[in-house]
Parts: sequence; structure tokens; C-alpha cells
Amino acid sequence: MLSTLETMQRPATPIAMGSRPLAAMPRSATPSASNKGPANRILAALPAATLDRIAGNLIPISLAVGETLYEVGRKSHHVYFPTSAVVSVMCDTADGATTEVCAVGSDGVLGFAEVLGGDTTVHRAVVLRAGHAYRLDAQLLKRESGLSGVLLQALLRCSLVMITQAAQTAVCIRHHSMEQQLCRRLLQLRDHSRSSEFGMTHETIASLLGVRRETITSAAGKLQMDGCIKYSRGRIEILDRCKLEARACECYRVIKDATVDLIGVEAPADALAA
Amino acid sequence: MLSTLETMQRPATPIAMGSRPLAAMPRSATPSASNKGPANRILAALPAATLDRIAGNLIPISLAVGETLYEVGRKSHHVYFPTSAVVSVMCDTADGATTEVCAVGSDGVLGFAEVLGGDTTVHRAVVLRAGHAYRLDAQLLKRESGLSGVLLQALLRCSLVMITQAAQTAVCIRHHSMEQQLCRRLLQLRDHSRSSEFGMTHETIASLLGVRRETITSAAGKLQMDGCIKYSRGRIEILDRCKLEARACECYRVIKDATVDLIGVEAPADALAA
DNA sequence: GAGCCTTTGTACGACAGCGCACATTCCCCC
DNA sequence: GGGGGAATGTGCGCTGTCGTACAAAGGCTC
Repeated sequence: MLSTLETMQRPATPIAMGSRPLAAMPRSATPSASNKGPANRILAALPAATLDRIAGNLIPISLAVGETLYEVGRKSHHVYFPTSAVVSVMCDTADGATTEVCAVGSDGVLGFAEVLGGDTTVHRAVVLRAGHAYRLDAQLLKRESGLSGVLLQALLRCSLVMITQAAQTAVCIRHHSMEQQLCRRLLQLRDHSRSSEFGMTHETIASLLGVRRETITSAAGKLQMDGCIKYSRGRIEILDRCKLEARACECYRVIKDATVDLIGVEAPADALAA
Repeated sequence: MLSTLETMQRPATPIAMGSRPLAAMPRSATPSASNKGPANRILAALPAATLDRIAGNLIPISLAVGETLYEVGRKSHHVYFPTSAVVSVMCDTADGATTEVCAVGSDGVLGFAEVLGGDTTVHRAVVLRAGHAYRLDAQLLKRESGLSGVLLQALLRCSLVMITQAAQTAVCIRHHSMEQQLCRRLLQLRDHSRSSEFGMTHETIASLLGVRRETITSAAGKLQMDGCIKYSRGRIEILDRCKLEARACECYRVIKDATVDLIGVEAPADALAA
């Protein structure tokens, strides 16, 4: 779990496309929260008895940038609990345009829609930041969740976070300027990477926000001019987090607060660092 | 449950504001699906044993247009199962702009975020179409859901529908034209009202879509010109459903299909009528 | 160290919505 | 049946984003 940002740079394509098969991760780590790396918070919050029952089936895997966890209209047979990886949930239009509706990291779960037996997945989940995750068989989770209300409650909690993110994304797109949206997304990227620098081209950010690359270049240019950020060739560094937050819309806070409220507190260092 | 559209017309204000206290509904109907009116599908789908346990606490209430079921940042102590009423879940910006992120009718539940103990509600739920609903004490539901996984699964299902709606709303706002968005929303309104006519001013529609009244007037004007709809003084009639669907973006279908997939089939007459 | 590819910068016309300001028309009520 | 208020129609300049096209610059490879 040492993957720093250096290992994730420069996806060959923006996350709009790309779907390589999952690479199984050889070494088996325990899913308990006591690990050094950032464990998945949902798993960590489960009572020991529940966790024990599924622990044996949690397969640690490694995710590369651009990998697709599940595709629109196709049934996924797995549920994913990211630890260090971050996954974007994308929503597409009929003519190929895309927008990220929410991002899931170690504070969430992916693919649990299948557990309920819905036939189609409307969204696409693409790895945004390389890292690790635990994979669980959907059928197994389905059986277990019938027995353990705690598990269902955890899933419900996650889904509420996703509702909040998606809803806030909608208002944000409607009412806030591109610069505000960019600031928000940069802050979220920072929070997920736990470092003030991360690899990401204008092109990739554009495909997250569902706008043109040039629009991002223009907005990012202003932010750099004002000393909020610094970037070059697929590498962005946040110089002044406060300034960035001041320029962002409130959506950043709304989403963050709701997540903390439902899932749990952020790492303390995170809330302070620039 | 006779409230036709005649009784809901002309809210004093667009749904952007307004919060009157709830009016208790005197007559007590059984929540079972065997009633003549449209029962709540979530309740109807519960196994008899589960339903029996909460039936005594389901209080039938009547909802008027513009009533606020829950407000941002305030804790609601009730969960609502609409039968004939339709409720908009609105998301606001700091400077007062609003957008509807999803709409809930007899195929959904409102306010279940509280059940999980989240402290803040990020959204606002406003009655869009007058009608009836069942109200349930949140604490009671919390207790019951600890016991009944079926109940939790039902809530999770509903939350997935909401995710789909909110996510699709986001892409739709980003990538589709106002005319497309208007068509989509009109079709959804029609589906919820089970009649091709419904009371709604341009102003109200504008506040749902988060745009100016004039923008709606202009887009609606084109639709009327082409014989898709007919409107006058807060009353809109859909003349040609097919034409409307052809002009709408795919978002309408995506949301509808996902809802049917997760919650259940629509009333058969509904899928056909013009 | 030359070439190539990726990333970023820039320009310009098109156009959809916004904000504002009125005009008009219809319905309801006195 | 006349007034008043709500609902709708319309115009105009402004701004932000799109679409397209091309230029410049940085890093990697041979």
C-alpha cells in the first residue's frame, strides 16, 4: 500500500474510456483497520462478528488508473471496498458525453446496486486514482446482508452519501461557475489523495467535470495566476488551500460535511494541512 | 383519495419557498395495496408480517402543494410514504438558487436519511402535487429496521432510485438543452399525475429545473407551436406524448427504466396512454 | 540532441441562458 | 363589468461555454 502519486500518473486516455481486466493482487492483507495503510472505513466500522464472516472472502486487489469496475447495463458480480484507490462514478449521455456524479474512496463502497437484484447499472465506475481495494462477491454479500442488518445499514449510509454527492453535483453544474466547480473538484481530489499534489491533466479534469479541456485550461490558468495552484504537464499542486476553498462554491463543504456526518470523521491531519 | 388535479392548482408561491405545518388527515385508510387509490408501492411490497408490525403507526396525512416535509439542516422526525402526493427533493445553493434533484411519488419514501442517524439533511422536500401519504415515526422505523432486513432493503432500493435520478439530473443539466430537459420533466410530471393534464405554471417548472421563468416560456412556446403540448394559465396538457418523448433526451427513459427495475412495474395503462 | 508526442496556450465566431424591463392577456373577485 | 393580480410574451445587451483550429512548450526516446 505504498502507492504514492508517482505511480499513478498520466493515464493513457482520459477516464472517459478504457477498460482493462482487473489485476489480482498477490499479497493478502487483513481488512482490519489496524493496518498501516488507509483501510476501508465501511469495513472498519463493521462489528467484528460481521466482519469475520466475510473477511475470508474479501480479496485484496490492485486497481490501475482507467480500469472500469462496472459498465452501464452490464451486471457486475462484485462489490468493491476501496482502501487507497479512488473510483469515479460516471454518468454518460446517449451521444457519449460524460460527467462524474460522485467519487468513492476509502469511505465508500461500489457496486452494491447489484446486491438488490436490480438488472441494470446506470453508471460506470472508473478508477481515478490507482491503489488498492477489497473485492467481494456480490452474491455472498447478498446472503450476508440478509442476515446482518448492520451490513445493510452500512450500504444505506453509503448510498446516502452518494445521493448527496450526485444531488450537489447537479445544483453545482446548474448554478455555479466553472471556476467554482474546478475549485471544488480540486479540493476533493486533494482530500482523496491526502497530499497537496497529484497527477492529473487538464484533459482528465475536463472529462470529470464534463466540459472541454480548453475550459479547464482557462479556469486553471486564473487559479495559477492567483497563486492558488501550480501545475505542469499532468501534475497539479495546491499551493493555497484556503484561497481555493474561498473561491470554491459551498458544494465542497456540503459534500464533505455530509460524508463526515454519515461515514465518520476524516483523518485529523487532513482537515488542517494546506 | 379523490384529489384530482383540480384541487391542486396554483400554489401561491413557486415551490422555491413556503412551509406550512402538516395537516393531519382525519379518515384512516388501511395501507394495504387493496385500496382503490394508488397505494405506496414500497409499503405494498413489504411482507405481511413486516407491514403488520408498522401498520398501526402509519398515519395517513394529506399534503398540500408547497408544504415542506423537511428542511435543510433540520432534523425531521418522520418518514413519508406518498400514495397520491408527489414530493420534490430540492437542493439549494448558498445564494438561494434551487434545483430539483429528484421527485418521489407512490414509488418511493422520503426522509429515511434520519433513520440512520445522520445529523443534517442536505435537501429540502416540498410537495409538488397535492395528495395523500402515510407518515411514520422515524425512531419507530429505526427500531423496526434493525429487526427487519426487508425494510432496510426496501429503503436501500429507494435510495438507489434517488441516486439514479440525481445522477441523471446532473448529466442532463450539463449536456442537454433546456428544451430537452423540459420535455423530460413534463413526461415525468405526466407519469406522476397519471393524467395528461396537470396544473403547473411556467414559474413553478422553472424553479424545478433551476432556470428563469422566461427560459421556460420560450421553450414551452416552441413545444406548443409544434403541437406537443397545450398550456394556459397554470394548466398544461400533453397532446402528443410520443412527439414529446422524441424531443426529450434519453434521461427520461433512463430514470424510468431504472425505477421500474428497482421498484416494480408501472401501472400498465400508464405505459400506453398518450 | 533531434524528433515526436503529449500537454498546455490562445483566438474567434456561434449561441444558449441570464438579468432586466415591460407589454399583454386572462381570470377572479368585488 | 371593471379593477387587480397572476401568468405569459417579448426584446436586448451581457456573459460564459462550445466548437474548431492551430501554436507553443515540455518531456521522453532513440
